[in-house]
Order: sequence, then C-alpha cells, then structure tokens
Amino acid sequence: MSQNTLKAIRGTQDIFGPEAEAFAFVVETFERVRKLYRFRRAEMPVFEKTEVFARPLGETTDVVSKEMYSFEDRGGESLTLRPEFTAGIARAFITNGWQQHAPLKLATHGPLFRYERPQKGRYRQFHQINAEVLGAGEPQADVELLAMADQLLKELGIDDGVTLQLNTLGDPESRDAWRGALVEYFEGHRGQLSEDSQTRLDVNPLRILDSKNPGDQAIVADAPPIDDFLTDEARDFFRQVEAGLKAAGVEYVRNPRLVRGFDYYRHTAFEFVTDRLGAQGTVLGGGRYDGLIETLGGLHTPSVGWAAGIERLAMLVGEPAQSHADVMVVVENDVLLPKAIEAAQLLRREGLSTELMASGSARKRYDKAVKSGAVSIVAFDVRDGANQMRFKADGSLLERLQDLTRTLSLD
RNA sequence: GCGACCGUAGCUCAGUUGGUUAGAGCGCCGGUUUGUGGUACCGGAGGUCGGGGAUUCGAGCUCCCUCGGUCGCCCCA
Repeated sequence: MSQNTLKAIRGTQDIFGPEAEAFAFVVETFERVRKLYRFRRAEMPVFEKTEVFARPLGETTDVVSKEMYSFEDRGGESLTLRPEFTAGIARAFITNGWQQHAPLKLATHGPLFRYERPQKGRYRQFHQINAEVLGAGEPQADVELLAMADQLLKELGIDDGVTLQLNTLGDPESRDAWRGALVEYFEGHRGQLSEDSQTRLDVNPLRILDSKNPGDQAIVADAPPIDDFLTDEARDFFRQVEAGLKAAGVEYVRNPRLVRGFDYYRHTAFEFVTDRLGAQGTVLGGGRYDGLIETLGGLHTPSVGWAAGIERLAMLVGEPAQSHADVMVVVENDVLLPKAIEAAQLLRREGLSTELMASGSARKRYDKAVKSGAVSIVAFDVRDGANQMRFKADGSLLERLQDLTRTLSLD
C-alpha cells in the first residue's frame, strides 16, 4: 500500500461481502416489519440548516460544538449533515403541514454523520433504521413502537441476549423535581465522584446515572429514583405503557437509571441492550420527545420514536450463508460464447440466478464453476467437432434447464 | 480531545540476540495431468516491510516523529 493510495475518510467504511449481505438483511427485515405495523415510508434530505439539529440540543453542548459535520455552503449558510433522523423529520412535519396526517407513523433509514472517534460499532458515517409516531400523546403509541422493535429483533434472530430496558423521565414537573433531588444528593457526595462526574454534576447531572466508573456506580445505587417524584399523571402514563407491553407480550426490565441527555425528552425512555458488542451495547434506543416540535417552531406535537444502528444489528446477525448461483453457464470453448450468453439470458428471464463463466483458462472454467458452489451447471463445449451443451443438475431442476434451453440452436 | 495495542504480498500471517538476494498458505494468471470433472504437479505476476528521521559497518527488528487501523475513555441526538 503506497503512500499515494487513496484512502477512505476516517470513520467511513466500505461494506462488502457477507457484511453487506447482513446489512441488506437488516434493512429488508425492517421494511417488511414496518409494513406489518403500517408505518409509512419517508425520505428526508441528508443535510439541513444547522439550526434544525442545533436548536433542540442547546447551542453550547459538546454535541453541537464538536460532534456535528457542519460546513458553510457557497451562500455562507451553515449546513449540517444529519446526525440523527428525528430533527429532520420534525422539520419536515412542520414545513409540510403533516399534522393533517396525525397521528403519523413514519419509517425511514439511511446514512447519518457524527464527528467522533471511531470504535466498535461507531462510525462517522453510519446507518440507522428509524421509526416515529408523530402527533400521538397516548401511551399506546409507545407500546406499538416497542412492540414493533421487539418483533424486528426477533425476526432478525438476535433477540437472544438482548434486553429491553425501560424507564420514564416523567413530565417536565416530575423531571425538574427529580433533577433537583439528584443534584442535591450528588452535591453531598461531590468529593467521592470521579472527575468526569463532577463535571457532569455542573453540566448534565442526569448523566451521572450512567457513568461507567465503578466508584460512581456505588454512589448512584443510592440516588433517589424518579418514582419518588412522578406526578399522578406521569405515573399513570407509565403504568399504561407497562400494561400495554404486557398485553402485547413484550418483555422488559425496569431500569430506573436509564436517562436521556436532552431536555425535550418526556416520559418513556427505552433501550434494547446486548452484552455482545463491548462498550457499545445499545442496539436500539428511543423515547418520547413531546417538546421537540415546539422547540423547532411547530405546534405542540407529542411524539415518540426510536432508531437502531444498522451496522450493530448486522454484527449481531452474523454472516449469512453464502449465496450460490442457481445456474453457472460455462463456456469451455469460446466459439460458443454467443450461445452461452443467449442461454444465460433465457435462464435469467425465467427467474434463475445465473452467472456466466467465460474468462481465464478455458480448461479450468468447469472446475471453477463446480468450486463456486453453483446449484447447477450448463456447459458449452465442442467435442469431436460437434457443439454440445451438457448439464450438471438434479431432478426437477435438470428437467427445467433442459426444457428452457430446448429452443436454443447450437449451430 | 485522552489512553492502550497494532501496521510485512490482494487476503491471513511467519520472519531467531540487529546480519547476505524478505518467506509460507490461500487467492490470482499460465502450463501439464485428469476427462462427466471440486484432483495433483510445475511455473509466473505481485513487497521502497505504512511514511520520515536517528543509532549502527549493517535496521522488517532498536529509538523519536508522523500517518493509518483496532479497542476503550469523553460524548452519545
């Protein structure tokens, strides 16, 4: 690899082979399942005005200042490659007046961009599948979204070892009361907290709850739980979500320390977590964001959604069985190449996946065809001065191949 | 932004306390053999050992810098 070799940008990936197959399997499964739940497909721009993503987060956070791919276009406007789907969807909801469709169930997938240091299951350009219910304030929306996620993971065959962790952040009143109590509690233990968590205490105290530092975790264990601060309404909402999940047959565990970093989140927060992906164990996550669309200048529009990293799901799916051609058409004598091309097209039009083996040493082509694992082989060769077509296939496929190629004239 | 580990052929990797012209397997290309066949054998292409500097008579190997990768921390919409 010379120094002049073109290289991909850090954190981007060229997905190919079994990994690409696994990736496609995830997307195809998502598309199938979202239709079962009657989620409608939407396509959004890959970039937006920076404000679309920055405003809901607060201008000063690390996320905005350091982790977005932002740039100026030729008109001097600040644009940003989408780091998530939700904000763009919310913007589209507002600009297109989609409240007329509320409650609106939307599904989409595609590339997202975050300027981060790559590590296992984290890239700068990565891909997510995404589902949202916009304009739905009822806990049933949360339940349906979770049921869909649950079914998706099961249909991907990766539900083993994956746990749905569920929590509520309450309504704003609950949340503020809880935050206040947490700050008070952690202030009392400030000296024992890690350096990172002391910073969090000032910047984003809820985040202390998911600190990875063992010393912090000991302190967190005795922190006041959200349940002590839930209003009657918030408690009732969460109970309805739990009851709905039970009715839907979705298993979960309560994780009272599961939080979200941003203020527009309300009520339900959830993550499907695996222990098989190292530090990046969240495989699908989301929650209710009743405050977001207002923040972007729309009407009050309670909404809930989730997203999942396709790469991470693909890693869990593992390598699918290699796919083999139905038919390998082998040209053992180049004189018969046109006939072989004709045959290959015939077969493809009939829905048989067909590959032409017509390059390299003519003598080795048949062996390569056999080695490729193709289900059947049609070989074109000249023997004793006569053009011939030979088949290697079993039973009904052999009959089908003979039948399909009957009209082919070899001379 | 911080830390640890790793960069040798297209791929996976050997390479001794620093010592001649840097190797293997797989893959690829060609040939022979086989001739209803996944065989065996022979040959070939392909490396400034990530890049630069230093030490040394001599560096793939030691040291420094740099670039890249992996994993973790931070952050996580």
